[in-house]
Amino acid sequence: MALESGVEQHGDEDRTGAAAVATDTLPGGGASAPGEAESAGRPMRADARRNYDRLVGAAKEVFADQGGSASLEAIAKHAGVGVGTLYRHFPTRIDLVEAVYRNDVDQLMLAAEDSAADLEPWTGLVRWLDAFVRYAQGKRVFLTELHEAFEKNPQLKCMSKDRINGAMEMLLSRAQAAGIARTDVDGSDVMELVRPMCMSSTLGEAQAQRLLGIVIDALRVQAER
Amino acid sequence: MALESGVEQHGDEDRTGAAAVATDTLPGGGASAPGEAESAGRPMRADARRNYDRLVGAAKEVFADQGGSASLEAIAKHAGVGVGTLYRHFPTRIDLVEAVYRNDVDQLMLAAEDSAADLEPWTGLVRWLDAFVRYAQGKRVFLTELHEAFEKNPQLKCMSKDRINGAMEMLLSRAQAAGIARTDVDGSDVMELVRPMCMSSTLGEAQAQRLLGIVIDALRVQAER
DNA sequence: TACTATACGGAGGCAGCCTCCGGTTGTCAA
DNA sequence: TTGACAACCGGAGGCTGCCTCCGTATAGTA
Repeated sequence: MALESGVEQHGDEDRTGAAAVATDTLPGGGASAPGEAESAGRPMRADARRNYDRLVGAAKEVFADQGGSASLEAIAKHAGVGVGTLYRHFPTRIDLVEAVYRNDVDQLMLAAEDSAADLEPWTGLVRWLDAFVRYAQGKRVFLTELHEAFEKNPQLKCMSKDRINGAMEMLLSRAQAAGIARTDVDGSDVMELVRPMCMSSTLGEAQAQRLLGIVIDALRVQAER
Repeated sequence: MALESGVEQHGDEDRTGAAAVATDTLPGGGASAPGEAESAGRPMRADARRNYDRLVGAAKEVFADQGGSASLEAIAKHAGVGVGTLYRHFPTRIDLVEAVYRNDVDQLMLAAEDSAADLEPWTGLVRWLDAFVRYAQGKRVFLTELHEAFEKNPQLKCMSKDRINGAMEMLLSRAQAAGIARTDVDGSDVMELVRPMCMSSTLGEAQAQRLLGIVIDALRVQAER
């Protein structure tokens, strides 16, 4: 029955995750919170920053590889760092999960900006949707941990949701303004349409891609006739 | 974002849990799967059956008390049984979680039947709704574990959902037939209405009860005018 | 270059998960 | 009622993962 719905203050469910956007290269990219500010004080020593990034990157890979229950030891080793270092940066397991998730969302946002900057409105939307679904699919092994992170920090959930919805809205309205995407849908509609492709653990990647294609077709103006 | 929605094959979320129905006396009551059949063979030795029931009961209490991450050792001790015994009955932690959940749903079903047999249609509906919400509230500390159980065994989720929806439908239609409940809602509507009271971890029990009262009022025929 | 605040790393304590097996007990047939 | 055996019990102990602690190394600064 219901229980897994989990958290609360948002009527609709979400379906983020936030990973890898296809080629999940390395971290360093855009981890949001830490790095620079470290609570207003000085800017974090270079080696600390480097290890932080390494850890987030390693965590992403190891979680993707072994599932969300991978040991922290394994992650530290994969990052080429001692456990002590891991624990200094991420006092609890969930902190690490949260950092990975944040980083993932950051990358999704970057991808959205890139799409908007470099691509035609329609292509940009399609590319980003594809990246998003791919990302969410990869996050399925990670659901339980993410659930816990959201439980611990409900803000994280809301914030990420808003960010992702914003990106979706931005790309969609560009395509709408260009007269290519139908105008009787908004970002959250698209989210709903895309959700089954993100959440289903029974769906193969190929099938998910096919279904996404169908949804994308449905978003084109021609489909309105 | 979305992720915690978890499983898949059901459009709508569920919100079961399944516990205690107020006075969470002892097990033995109605554990579904095990007991009698034990895979068609003979009927399970009396002591094994007794220990099984004790373990489910103890797990229910300990989980409710310490949260879903309570140690299995603690549960075995609370049941007055060795860990070996626990592991024979429940090879994995999730098996135990599942058994507790099943037992809870069983009790909810029994409560529904009792309500239908002993109480006026309207009173029966109200009582059961109350028990249901109370139960689901108690299950909030347990969400992560339940989520895992559903992930491992999606059938469990569907089945329980159907059972609970069935009970709801049965009690509701009785009240509708008696002309007391409005007829433009069905069981799943009621589930949706009641959901926030079940899921919210920020809601106090008193507030949840008050909100439930409002929903119940809304279900009465008079409210249609 | 010298100094100090920071960061690093990994040994080790602790706890929970699970297995294994000698001893016990319920059940059935005679 | 009794004997025999299959099934069950229990807890010591191995394994693994979480997390802390503190001596050592190093970035940043004057």
